[in-house]
Amino acid sequence: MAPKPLTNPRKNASQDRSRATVDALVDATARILVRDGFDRASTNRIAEEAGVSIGSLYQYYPSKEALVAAVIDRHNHDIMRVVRRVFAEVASQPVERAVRRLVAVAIEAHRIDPKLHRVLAEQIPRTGRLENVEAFNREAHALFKSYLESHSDELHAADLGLAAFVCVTSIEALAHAAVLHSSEKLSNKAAETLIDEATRLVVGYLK
Amino acid sequence: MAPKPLTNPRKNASQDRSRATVDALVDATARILVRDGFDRASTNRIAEEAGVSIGSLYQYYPSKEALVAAVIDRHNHDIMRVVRRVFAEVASQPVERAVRRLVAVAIEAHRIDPKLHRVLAEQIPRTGRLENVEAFNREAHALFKSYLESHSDELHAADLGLAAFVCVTSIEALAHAAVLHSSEKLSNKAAETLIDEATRLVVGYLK
DNA sequence: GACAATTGTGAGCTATCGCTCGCATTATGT
DNA sequence: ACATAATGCGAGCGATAGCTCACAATTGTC
Repeated sequence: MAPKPLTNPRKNASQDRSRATVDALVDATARILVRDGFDRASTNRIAEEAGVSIGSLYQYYPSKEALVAAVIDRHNHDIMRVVRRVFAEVASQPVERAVRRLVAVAIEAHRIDPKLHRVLAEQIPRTGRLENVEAFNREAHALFKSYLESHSDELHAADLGLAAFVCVTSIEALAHAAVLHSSEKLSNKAAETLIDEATRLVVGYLK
Repeated sequence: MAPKPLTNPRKNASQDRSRATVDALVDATARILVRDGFDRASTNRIAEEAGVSIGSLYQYYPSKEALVAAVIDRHNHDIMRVVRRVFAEVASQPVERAVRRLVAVAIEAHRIDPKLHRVLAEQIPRTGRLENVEAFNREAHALFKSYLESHSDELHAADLGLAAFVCVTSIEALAHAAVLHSSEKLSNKAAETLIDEATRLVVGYLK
């Protein structure tokens, strides 16, 4: 029974104390990403910002990438909680109404933590262990597809998986572009207009 | 008349020799981006790959970012040459036909140098001097808008700028997602189907 | 209170980064 | 041929990166 040297991260935060350390690290990473950007987010700096020693950092996260991945996971989880709730709400609503609501939520979701969202979208290389961002996308596609399946009588689509891909990709791109372009804040009027347009786009396609 | 010390990049490649050096540097940058990724693309490595000394590199490009920007510019220029040509071709065609052709070209454009395109899309931080990637997008929007303007009788849109934004964003996102997801190569059949769907999406929206 | 896990510490290692500068080589003009 | 400008070179600087390790402090268990 090899005594497993302390090299690899321990990962199990069994005591409250260590749980707090882990949280502090993730919080600090998010704060630094927003304030200083990805390039200037070094592990040393993150540890300092968290009020934690660099050694402790490496007990829980093997790399800067792992830390950033934790931030992304948390952000995506926040978003998906909203998205899941709305899919449940609209499950029994007719297509037009449902799509309008989903589009509105897509925009809303992009505004949960816009500064962080922007950094994640613009600066994080989508490579290595960071590529699992797409798990979030896959869930969105699956949710949309299953909505379409239970409303297939309302629409005339052959391949609902493909239709879901087209809809989700378009909606996401529009929300993304709108939020990123308009610096920081999309006026309510502009948001309304965009919702109208995106809804027309998608509903026209589905029926 | 201060003799302007040799510090800042000279930039003017007046002789053939230096033109070749500059080209070698940009080529090498592209090759390294594709082979090793953005993070491992250091100026030292780029110079070595180009068969040029690090000193010479800094005579023409003040930073790694500048080099990457040159690669992006060249790639975008390649794409826009294709896109401009197609817009000219379809200028007098009816909406359905034109949109179908434009969608096809969007996908085609994403396949000009797919590996490089992927790296640029996934790994390059869109920050600092690298953010001007969007100039290319603006031209695409403008071209599409002016197409819509000269065919406004065929469609019922109030704000053609907005309509162009919606269409270009959607088409771009669909082409992008399709090319990036299917690793390396999109089957012809899948591409055909996608063209059909995207065309329906956009045409349905415009009319 | 004693002893072992668990958790926390930070000086400091090696590697690499972006980049400078003094000098060598090659082209141009006369 | 010579002078001058243009171009090319690369050892090496200071800074910072990611990360390790020997040790200290805290907590849980009996």
